[in-house]
Amino acid sequence: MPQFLKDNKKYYTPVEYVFAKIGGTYKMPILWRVKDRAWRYSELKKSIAHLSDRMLSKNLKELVHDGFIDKEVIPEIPVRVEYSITKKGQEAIPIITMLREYGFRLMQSDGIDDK
Amino acid sequence: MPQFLKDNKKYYTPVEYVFAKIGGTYKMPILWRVKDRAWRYSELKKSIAHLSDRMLSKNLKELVHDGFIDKEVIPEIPVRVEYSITKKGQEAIPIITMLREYGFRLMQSDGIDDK
DNA sequence: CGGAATCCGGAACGATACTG
DNA sequence: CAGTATCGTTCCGGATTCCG
Repeated sequence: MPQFLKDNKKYYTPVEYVFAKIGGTYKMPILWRVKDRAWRYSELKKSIAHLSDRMLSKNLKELVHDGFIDKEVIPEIPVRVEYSITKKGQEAIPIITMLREYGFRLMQSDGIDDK
Repeated sequence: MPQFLKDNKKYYTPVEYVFAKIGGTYKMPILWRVKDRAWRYSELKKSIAHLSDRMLSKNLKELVHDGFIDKEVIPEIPVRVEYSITKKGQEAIPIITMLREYGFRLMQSDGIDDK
């Protein structure tokens, strides 16, 4: 007995819904980068460690589909594609900010090795 | 080149560290329940949908190991085992609260079907 | 009652090669 | 430059069984 239904998928908690939309390894790093200005595909690729074309493409597509970022194709030669944050995406930034701050505190209290 | 090392695992962002510690499908639901009082194993089992013994056992052990909850074995017959939140665990509650609130807002703006 | 151990399938993910 | 297609691999998590 699912608590919530959306696009034929079931979610049992609101937190699960958040993770489905902006969770995973790469979505928050992507949102974090495009929050201030538009980024090109290749910029994101270079900037995020261990991010494959497959995963970048997949995550960008989902973020666009879910309304967190916009995709703009600029018809130059070669073509330039830029990704920028939407209003909906902006609303996720305070969440990511808090998670980052909490993460830093947690790592400090766990005596993390900076490297 | 990892940015952070802890117990021979590498983390690239603080958010990733948070997810490693209290992410996954069940850890936040568990923390959310024990935040106000101690819960028994069987209570948690009944309360959380689709939670198997394997996953509950595994997640409880990790949460105890990472210091978010305490385990108390009360030597009755049959033995009673209770899990309660620690100070470190309490510090995660505002994060979960925020994620829940954001989740509800997100679901509303996405026109979720309550069910 | 409160777990631990084992087995296993499917989805997620990564590497590589290729394309408009 | 910005992806897509294909193929392997990993790994999460479910089912089952057993134990103090």
